[in-house]
Amino acid sequence: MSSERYPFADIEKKWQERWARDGIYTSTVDASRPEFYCLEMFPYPSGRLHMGHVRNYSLGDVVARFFRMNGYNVLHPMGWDAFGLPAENAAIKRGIHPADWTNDNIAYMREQLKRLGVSYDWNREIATCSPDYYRWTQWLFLLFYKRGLAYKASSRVNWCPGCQTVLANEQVVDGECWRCHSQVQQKELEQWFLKITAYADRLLADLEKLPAWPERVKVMQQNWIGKSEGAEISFPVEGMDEKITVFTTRPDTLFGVTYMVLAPEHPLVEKLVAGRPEATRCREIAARSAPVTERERALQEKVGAPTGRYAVNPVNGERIPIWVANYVLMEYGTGAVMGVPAHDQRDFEFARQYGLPVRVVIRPEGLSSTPDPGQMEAAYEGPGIMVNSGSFDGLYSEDGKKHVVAWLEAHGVGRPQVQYRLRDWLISRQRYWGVPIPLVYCDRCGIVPVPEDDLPVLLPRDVDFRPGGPSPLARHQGFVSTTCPACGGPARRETDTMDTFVDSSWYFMRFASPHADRAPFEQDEVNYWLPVDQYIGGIEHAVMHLLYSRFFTKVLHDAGLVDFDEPFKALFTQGMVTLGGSAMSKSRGNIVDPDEIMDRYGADTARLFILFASPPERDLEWSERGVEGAYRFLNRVWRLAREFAEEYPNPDGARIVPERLSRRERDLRRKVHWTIKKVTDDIKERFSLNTAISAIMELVNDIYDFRQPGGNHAPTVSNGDGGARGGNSTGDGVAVLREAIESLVLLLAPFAPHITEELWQMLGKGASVHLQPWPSYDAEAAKAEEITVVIQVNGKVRDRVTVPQDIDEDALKEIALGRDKARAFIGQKAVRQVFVVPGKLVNIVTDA
RNA sequence: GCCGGAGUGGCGGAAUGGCAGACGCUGGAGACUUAAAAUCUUCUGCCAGAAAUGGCGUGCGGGUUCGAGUCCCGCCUCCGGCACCA
Repeated sequence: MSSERYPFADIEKKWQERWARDGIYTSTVDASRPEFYCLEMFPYPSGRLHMGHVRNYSLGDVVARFFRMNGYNVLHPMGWDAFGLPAENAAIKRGIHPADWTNDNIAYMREQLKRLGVSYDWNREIATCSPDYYRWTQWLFLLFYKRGLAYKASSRVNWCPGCQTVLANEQVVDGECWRCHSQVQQKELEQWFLKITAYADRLLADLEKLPAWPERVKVMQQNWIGKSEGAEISFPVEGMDEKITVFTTRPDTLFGVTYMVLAPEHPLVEKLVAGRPEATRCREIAARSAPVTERERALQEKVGAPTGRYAVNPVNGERIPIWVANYVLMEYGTGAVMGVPAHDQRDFEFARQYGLPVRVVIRPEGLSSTPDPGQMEAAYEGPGIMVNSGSFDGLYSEDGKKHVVAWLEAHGVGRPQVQYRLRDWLISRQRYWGVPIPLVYCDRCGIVPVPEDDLPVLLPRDVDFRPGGPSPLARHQGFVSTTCPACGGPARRETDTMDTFVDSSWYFMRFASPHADRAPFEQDEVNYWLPVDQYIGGIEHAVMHLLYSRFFTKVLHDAGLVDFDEPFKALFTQGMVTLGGSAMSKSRGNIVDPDEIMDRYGADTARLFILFASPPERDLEWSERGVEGAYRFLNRVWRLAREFAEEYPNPDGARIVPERLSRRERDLRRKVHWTIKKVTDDIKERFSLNTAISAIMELVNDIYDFRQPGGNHAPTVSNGDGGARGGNSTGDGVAVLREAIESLVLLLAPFAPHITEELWQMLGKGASVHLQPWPSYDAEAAKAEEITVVIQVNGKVRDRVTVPQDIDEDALKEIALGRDKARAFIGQKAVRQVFVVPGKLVNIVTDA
């Protein structure tokens, strides 16, 4: 055996050019074949690929190539999420125009992807910053606008001082900007929103339609949407023609209300306190809460003050003091709550702090008497029997909820209500490098949408990037001043651009018809390819991108533009690539550069290592030694196949006649077919690419054993002792070896596309290995002749015995009981029972 | 606090309730070589033993079972999501 190293650089370059020339990965609609849409999350063109990209795209490529070889018409496209802040920051810092910076990065990263050998249909490449694309993003925005799903409103929004723009709720993580980690501030601003809350219920309910999504992603979306069911209840304000409406999940505790609380910024506060001595203190609380984010507020001490006003409990006419307190959020529910200290921990703490009364109205189950409020150390939030609740006394609280709501509804003072934590999606950004919102402000006509025929509203190139002040677009007179599409009079353009997540909320549809110029996509094409059959990407998009995309898909579905209402049938979230235990990042300085790895070992090695080192959903620790192992393996495959091809250059050799094969030949053949089944199942059923690769490695090890003349290492599935006949000089042996090596190359092709292509050609086979049918599994050949059965005594393994595969239970039992080792452990004890698991083991159970 | 996931050799990791540690890395020994590298062969969970072999072993404590890494109950630790959401 030689120690030759294979020339990966030449091979990889050669085949990449050949594939591109022959267009073997281009796809078109073909109704005669099943389709498969395999998609990986497209990257932001930040400069160069990182290992996370390599992992993501290697995973996707295995899936795409596997389904292609299995006869599917595969769509596997790639593009660029090309709008975003880093481009603009580069412009500010280094004076490079964002468009140039972005296009340079795309050009470089495209070459890197090609170098990795990913089987994309490059004819479908898209970039969200291209006018051909963002024209349709604008068109979709107008569709939302016309359907009442895009609106402008003034509200308290998250402002990132670092990025100098507002952010969506989803983009604030632990009170910080998800991109630059600045402390986010609160500002009252007029902004554009998309009405995702109108779809909250469907976004939640339809998670059930996604069995092939990871549980944790669905749970994250569930948490984010945050549905809670309860009631809205109105309390009239004493002596005023006003009422306070609260949302509660506990209408069963309505008799336990001992105070009301308004959020400090609640519009009613001013009316209640105007001209009263309590006004000063209430306004103080409001002023202190105003600039603070919700998160910081959660950490603050509870502070409140009475307004001096009273409300009336509609259920029993009781007078209840109205307070203002910082623990009530204006953004959730109605901005007002009823205080039930006995059955809500927050209310309990607040009541204790300010000496408000506590009244128990739920008796915990199993308790014979009602707890004494003075003795309570915490609120009782569980269910129980209603007490001190008038005609509702004695009801179980869960049933009581319905009865109380029915009573309220009958008296016109309440109704059932569902609340969501989800807020509408704020999409305005005060930045340049994004899609202009296609609207015009006219003093006469108000807000006027730009007519579809005038799209796209082009982003001007000549803008002023100096930081500070209004956004570059707002400073660009040529952009701002326009004429009103309705009346022709002078008008101003909207200068906000859209959140880049709008761009990525529909790109997977554009791939179906990337060149369509009369619509965002052709309907027949989008309905042929979509939904995406397998979507692959990072967990960091569990809420943002994946929720927004689901929302877009549902709106487009309702508008009759697409047939499907969920975009991604199956989702796979890959783990991070780490070095030294933490994510690779520039600031940590623990980067491994994909280019460097490809220079040293080639793309196939890089791909193979990253797929082998860890199960795809788990984090992967980078290991230089591991990379070398992958490289060593590919060299082993190379030498094996090349030497065989040299020895037996003519591929039309003897056919395999199973009855004529020697024991060794049958054993190898069994391993080949076992491997085919294992690799197929691992890819298709389990996404277990690391074990698929290990199975291929086992096959290679066994082929090496087979070739070794004196070798007596039987293939591991055979359980046999190999047999005396060495070598493979017979025609049968060559045929078996050929089958093994050809199968090996085919099975390895999705993982290591270049080396397998070269070997396939070397073996004298015809067209591209990637266009070959996936090897089929022969159950007959895979069947074991002999099996090793474990013999246990009282559950402990004491012996092993090799028996014919089809031995019957009784015979096996006899053999087991007759074994010397088994008898030694049985000793004088009586055999009570013998368990036989066919093909696996015998367990002899004795008396103690 | 609520929800989700994970915990297995020196390391990455494998195991439809049925041989724990496949495969790879690391390390040891040998072959080839003037030598080294590469390659090939072989061993490599822990303890005892010269060996045969025996005992122990999947975060901890219980349980179900002929048999548990796997199922059930109760904990611990780590990772992630949500959290003053009424």
